[in-house]
Amino acid sequence: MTERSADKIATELEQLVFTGELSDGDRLDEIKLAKRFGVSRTPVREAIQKLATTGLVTQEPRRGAFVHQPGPVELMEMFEVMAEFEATCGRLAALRISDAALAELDAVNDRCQAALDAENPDEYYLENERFHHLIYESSGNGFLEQEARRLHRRLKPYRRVQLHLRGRMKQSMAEHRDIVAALTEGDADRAAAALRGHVAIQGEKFHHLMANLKAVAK
Amino acid sequence: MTERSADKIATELEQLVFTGELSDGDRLDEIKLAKRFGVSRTPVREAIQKLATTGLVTQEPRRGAFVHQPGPVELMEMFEVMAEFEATCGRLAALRISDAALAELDAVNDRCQAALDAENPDEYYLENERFHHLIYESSGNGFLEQEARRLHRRLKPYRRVQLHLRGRMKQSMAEHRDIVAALTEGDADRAAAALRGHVAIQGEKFHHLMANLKAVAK
DNA sequence: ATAGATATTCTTGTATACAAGATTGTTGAC
DNA sequence: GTCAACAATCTTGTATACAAGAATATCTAT
Repeated sequence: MTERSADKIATELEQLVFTGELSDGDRLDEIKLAKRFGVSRTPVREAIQKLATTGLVTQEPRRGAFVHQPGPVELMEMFEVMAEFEATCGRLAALRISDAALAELDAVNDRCQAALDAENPDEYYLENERFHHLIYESSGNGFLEQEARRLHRRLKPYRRVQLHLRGRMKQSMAEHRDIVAALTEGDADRAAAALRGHVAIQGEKFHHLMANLKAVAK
Repeated sequence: MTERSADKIATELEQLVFTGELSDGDRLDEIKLAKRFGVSRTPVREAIQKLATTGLVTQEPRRGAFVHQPGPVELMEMFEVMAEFEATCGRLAALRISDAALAELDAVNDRCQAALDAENPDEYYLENERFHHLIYESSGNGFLEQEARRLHRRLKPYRRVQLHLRGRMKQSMAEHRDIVAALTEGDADRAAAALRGHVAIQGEKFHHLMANLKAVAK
């Protein structure tokens, strides 16, 4: 596998943002980062520009790049769009999904159930991700699949925290079963609605989480 | 306005692709392009990487960047997603749009009608673009608006050609009126369906166009 | 003459050097 | 003491230099 160091640095910078070492508004100093990663400014710049296109950082000409953590409003907007992406995938998948993919979805859900029984959120998260990617793929629209994956990835850190909310895993599991049922029946509208709700509720949960955090912080 | 030359080069490269000077599969030679634009390789590289994130070119490590013109299948996929974006904007806008925006939509449509009467596709195209951007904006979801604009822009060259098809402008006009009516009534489902159809038909028209071109070429 | 191995050239990826605008600190006037 | 103007410094943006892998041409053996 040939990888450009710029790409590696991009993912490492992502991690720094996710772990909170770099937080909202921080300036990304090319020289400091270059020293830190033991490379020159060039790949660091390329990495920063790549992150800028994903929205993780914003660039101001001649001033630099700054970490951009979405606030509550922007996050809700993103979850709203994610819900629509998934709904669309679901509607198309209901018409186009293969038996093999349906079987795979069932298998994934069984592993989700096992993770739930074992009270293992990390494992649940992993299988949950596989579940959604399978649905994107089953939409039969490669472009849609890519776009959905992109946003899914962007929302990853925000989706992850709320799996630890009491009762969320169980509820999520039930929604998964319902989604597969709709897909199996080929009911496009129901599949779309189920997926929209499944994702939208994540946005709402996150909103509550944020509100609580703020209340505590005061 | 401070603009980085890399950004200017990115848009110039886009133009080269749109005009056909650079076509599918062509390799983007950094040195040649640098000479052509009278700059060094650095800003050219940055421009190429920016285009890579939009999908206009694909990059292969250590091999270079190649122009990627979507084929018929990929184009249909993109129009399908665009249709969903617009449908979502419409559904949300039906609930959130302001009276001022509604009035503006009517005004834009009147100008569209004038362009139609004058048989001026370029003017129609301009106002049509404004029409759609107004709806994105009226969705009340800034993130959705940005994503919709992005894809809209990407599809621009393909959407433009088919306005010249006989009768398309008139049909499009009628659809516009229907969309505004649905928005005015606050009928979310109808607005969504109308917009989905309005965009999806563009994809279909384009498909026919492609098929005809191929038939002629033989 | 053709196929394979090797050498050469070319292109990308990275490091360094230079240019220009932005930020910050200092000095001086009021 | 405060504000403004200017200077020094710092950071980004661009150009150039170097390193390494890929493509191509050449040479040899059969």
